[in-house]
Amino acid sequence: MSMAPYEQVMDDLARGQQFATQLQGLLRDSPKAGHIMDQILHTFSRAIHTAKAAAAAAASASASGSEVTDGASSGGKRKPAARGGPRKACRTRTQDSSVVTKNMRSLEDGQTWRKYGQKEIQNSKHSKAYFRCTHKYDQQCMARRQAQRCDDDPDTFRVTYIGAHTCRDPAAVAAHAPGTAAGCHLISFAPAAAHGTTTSTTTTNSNKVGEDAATGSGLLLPGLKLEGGDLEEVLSSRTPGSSALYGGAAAAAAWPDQGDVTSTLQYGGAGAFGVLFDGYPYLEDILSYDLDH
DNA sequence: CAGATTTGACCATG
DNA sequence: CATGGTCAAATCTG
Repeated sequence: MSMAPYEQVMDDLARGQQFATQLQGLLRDSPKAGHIMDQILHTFSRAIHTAKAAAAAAASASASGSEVTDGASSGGKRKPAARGGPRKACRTRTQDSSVVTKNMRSLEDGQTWRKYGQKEIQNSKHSKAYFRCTHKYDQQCMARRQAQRCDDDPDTFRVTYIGAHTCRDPAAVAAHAPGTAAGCHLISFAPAAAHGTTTSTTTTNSNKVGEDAATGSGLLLPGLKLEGGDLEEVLSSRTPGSSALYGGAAAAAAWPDQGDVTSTLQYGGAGAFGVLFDGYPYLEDILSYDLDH
């Protein structure tokens, strides 16, 4: 767990970028400041991109033609997987492909998700649920999502979206798809770091050790559909160069106990994030970034 | 009865 | 070896 120089640099860059983003949120009133922030963010993005490119080049140089590759498949897995029976090797741990982390009050979004697992997580009071797109086999949609209730704010979920939806689900589109063109406007300060990939920013979630017996009992009530994306935020992703953006609507399904939060879909304040997400006027800012270490 | 969820086991990774 | 992510059989629900 010591970080390699490269990781260290990337981490610092990502962090700086995040701080800048936060600052941008605070300075939204001043157009001038906003513009400067835009430049700063752009610079960060470029630096990150450059660093990645350099690292990739170095890698392929030393390692005679390796891969690294796009988010599609490869990983580093390779194992006979010779276990008594029919078990397809487990997919490698999520590596590249866009990763977006949001904190939201409810899990919602036209997309249809199918839960495929749940796990107790070490320093967290609540377990994490794993979802994949219902159309994984239907349409080869590899989008996945992980949801976990925040330790200190049980009403909030930390949702991580992995990969973009490639499916064309009617129900999903119904949501509030940003009318504007396709999705290349997710983030504006991202240089073309590779076909419309999201910017990289790393969300470091430090799990504060909570106490409280908590008891994750009764997780996930089936069939409960919540609505209204409340606070979505933070995004991060690491993708060398592939995987599309997050098409926008992404989650669906419901979850845990208290199933009442029925909210009314509301397009709240258009905020500072207008700068970052052209198509998401309803995105409220508030970057929750745990500064822990 | 089909599709979704639950749950324990399996497996990759650090 | 501990931890987290995924698989898949069993079970549930409409």
